[in-house]
Amino acid sequence: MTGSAVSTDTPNCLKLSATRLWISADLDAASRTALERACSTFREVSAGTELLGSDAHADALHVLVDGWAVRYKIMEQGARFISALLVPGDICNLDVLRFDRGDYGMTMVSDGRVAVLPRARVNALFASHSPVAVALWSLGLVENSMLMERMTSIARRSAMHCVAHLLCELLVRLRVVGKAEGNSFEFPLTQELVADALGMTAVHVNRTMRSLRAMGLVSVQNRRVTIHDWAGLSMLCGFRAEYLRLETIAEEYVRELPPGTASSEKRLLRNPVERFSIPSL
Amino acid sequence: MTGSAVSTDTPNCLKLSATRLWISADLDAASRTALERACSTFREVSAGTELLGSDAHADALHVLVDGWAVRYKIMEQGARFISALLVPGDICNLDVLRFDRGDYGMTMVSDGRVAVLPRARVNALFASHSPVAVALWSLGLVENSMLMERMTSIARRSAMHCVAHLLCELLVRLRVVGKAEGNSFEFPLTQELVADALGMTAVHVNRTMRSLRAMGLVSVQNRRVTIHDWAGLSMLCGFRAEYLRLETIAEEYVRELPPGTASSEKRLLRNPVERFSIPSL
DNA sequence: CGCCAGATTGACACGGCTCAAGCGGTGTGG
DNA sequence: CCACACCGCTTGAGCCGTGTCAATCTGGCG
Repeated sequence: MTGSAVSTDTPNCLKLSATRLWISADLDAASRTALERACSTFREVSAGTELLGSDAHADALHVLVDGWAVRYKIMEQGARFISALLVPGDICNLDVLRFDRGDYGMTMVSDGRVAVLPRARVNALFASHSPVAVALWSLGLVENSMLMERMTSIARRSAMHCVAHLLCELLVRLRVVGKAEGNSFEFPLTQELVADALGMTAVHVNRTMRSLRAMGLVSVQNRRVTIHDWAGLSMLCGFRAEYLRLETIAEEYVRELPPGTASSEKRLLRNPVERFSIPSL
Repeated sequence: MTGSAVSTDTPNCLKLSATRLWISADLDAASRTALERACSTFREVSAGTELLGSDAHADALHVLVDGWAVRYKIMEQGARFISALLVPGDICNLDVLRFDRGDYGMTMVSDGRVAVLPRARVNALFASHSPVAVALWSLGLVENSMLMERMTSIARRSAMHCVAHLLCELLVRLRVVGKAEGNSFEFPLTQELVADALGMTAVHVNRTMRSLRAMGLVSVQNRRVTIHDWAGLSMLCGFRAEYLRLETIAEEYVRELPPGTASSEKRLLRNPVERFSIPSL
């Protein structure tokens, strides 16, 4: 298939318990239910589908339910850089809530499904269930933290450490949303995409992966990554999960994480109390 | 001087009209006044002052009023990376509103002054003047956009284009807050700091600056950068100001920007209407 | 005057890029 | 069912941008 289809039937609303949206920790039961109900319009999207054209007007929040997507920029000389890797449970374009267009494009990397929430619908949700707004605000800050970490990685880590770090991050993120089986997960990215996400070339990603393989740390087969030695891999690249702000995730979803990635004593600030208004459209 | 002093006297509150906080466009007159009043506690900080220790508990929002600061991470092997350059008018640690600690440190690069707003005070402000909360939310998204752009720069631009791009960005940002005189501005960063912000080495920053100088594009004297050929410099590195989201800045402050940096037709979504609660502490 | 941090420059090494060829799986049309 | 095309993976050879190391220079300051 090449296009996309709109469906509102089975399931007729997003089950957070199934996709385990990252925002969980901020949400009381009522808000969670309301959010699930709001996510009732889905688009089945095939690999390669452009979710959002570069610089295009946007007016709906997209939540990735299934499949992987990338957020990218194309530079003058044609070079591409992938500024975000999106996996199930991620919100694709948080900035749509405040700005009417972004300066990036978004494409599906694999077949998948997105929930589409028109801005008006999100605003209504904010009005009736304020914790949802707070949660989305928090999510923006989490994204911020993740961007800083990847930038640090690109700027200061060697290619091998950089790739290793990415794999560590993905394992943790995918485990949270239940998309990993043990230390292994489906991995639809081509080496070229990895290169564009880490500021490298596909050729060098290839050589780097070979080294990691040779060291017995990871293996890749059939679009599936397996981390054979989590301790070794995370030690190698100095992976520390703090920046993922796992404290934003409701405890019931933070199970079976790789060792050393507990959210420790960091606190999420919550318990909404005061009221303030938010912008509509 | 080596420490810092608390002063609440002249001026006894922050004049937005003087520092031109980026958040202006979101704020009505009443909110703006309230925000100014809330910024009544200042710290005079000297160059080198640690505003926030790495991984330290934080509970106050800091607004940089005068001077430059950097947000940094130190990696295992001792390498440093500067994840943000902060100039007057910037908010230093937006994430303090949602998390109780960050994974970065913050240091003053020059002597300066910061306004300190305890979390409780910010929350009270949110309660009484909701547009302030919306403005801070927007600011977080702007920061996001800036991070993506710099990451793109580090990942895909050559050293020279990268440095050029940084200088372009700084000119625009400093003009907005009235800290540039024409195409020239004070520049307290050492070449080592620039290197740490762009993922390079100090030596190479030096060589790169020499090239830019040799091309007649910029010059540096007495800790002051002058851009002699804005068109040439911005063309060279493909600088486009969209990512700075200048539409978040009240129009009265967006004057005298370098050519080509108008905020064009992009809209900021505003007019707060609905209400939702926000977290305290 | 001596000291020191930062800027500058040179010589050299190396990680990662470029170019190019070959390989394997998979989908497709004859 | 085969032949072919295509895409992504793999590997090699050589180059170049950037890092490393180290020395010198400069201006500010006690």
